[in-house]
Amino acid sequence: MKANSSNVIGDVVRFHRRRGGLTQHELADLAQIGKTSVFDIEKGKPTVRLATLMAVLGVLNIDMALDGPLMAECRAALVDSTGPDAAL
Amino acid sequence: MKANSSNVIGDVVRFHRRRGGLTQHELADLAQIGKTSVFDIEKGKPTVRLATLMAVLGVLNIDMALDGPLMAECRAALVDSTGPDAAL
DNA sequence: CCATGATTGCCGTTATAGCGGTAAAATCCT
DNA sequence: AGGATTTTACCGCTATAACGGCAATCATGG
Repeated sequence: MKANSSNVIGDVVRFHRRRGGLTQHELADLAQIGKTSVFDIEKGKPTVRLATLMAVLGVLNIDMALDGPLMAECRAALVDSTGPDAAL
Repeated sequence: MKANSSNVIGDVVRFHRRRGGLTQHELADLAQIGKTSVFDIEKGKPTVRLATLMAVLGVLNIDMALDGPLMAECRAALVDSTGPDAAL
């Protein structure tokens, strides 16, 4: 699922939150952020901090991933330099 | 490639930047952000703005994606509500 | 229909990300 | 080795993200 277009991230977060039966306030508490931030994320505000978004995704059990034409080569190079057991 | 562990994002960004023959300063100019932000991202600082990271990933032609156990169901629900042509 | 809870939206304050400048370290190239 | 380039690091300043509080709007269901 591509995430850098429109407000896909917000839609995904809202879906997962509701699926878990959480209100925005409850999710905010679990992620240890303010309720406004949850609202902003779901609204698609691009100016949130990565850490804030990560906290929310973590609570909702969502992984963030990177993809692109060079990723295979990139993965090989990074595994080579950081050790085969790196969680890439 | 999982991105929410350690500083994978930073490593991927650095690899792609070097692969494109760019200095941090050049990448910063292309992404229209400060050189310090490029350094922070490559260093794995989790407190960068999502928009800042997105700008860098865009220049380097890297996509961000979300994944998790509910994503199939989520995609179906969102396509249903936003129209089949939504770039999910 | 009315009450209860959830969401959206705005506002003022506070914490901090992003920024350029500068300089020390590291890396590269000849 | 020596000089050039790049990267790392720190320092203020400024812009703004995050925050709680509150009010209004929207759903839910009794």
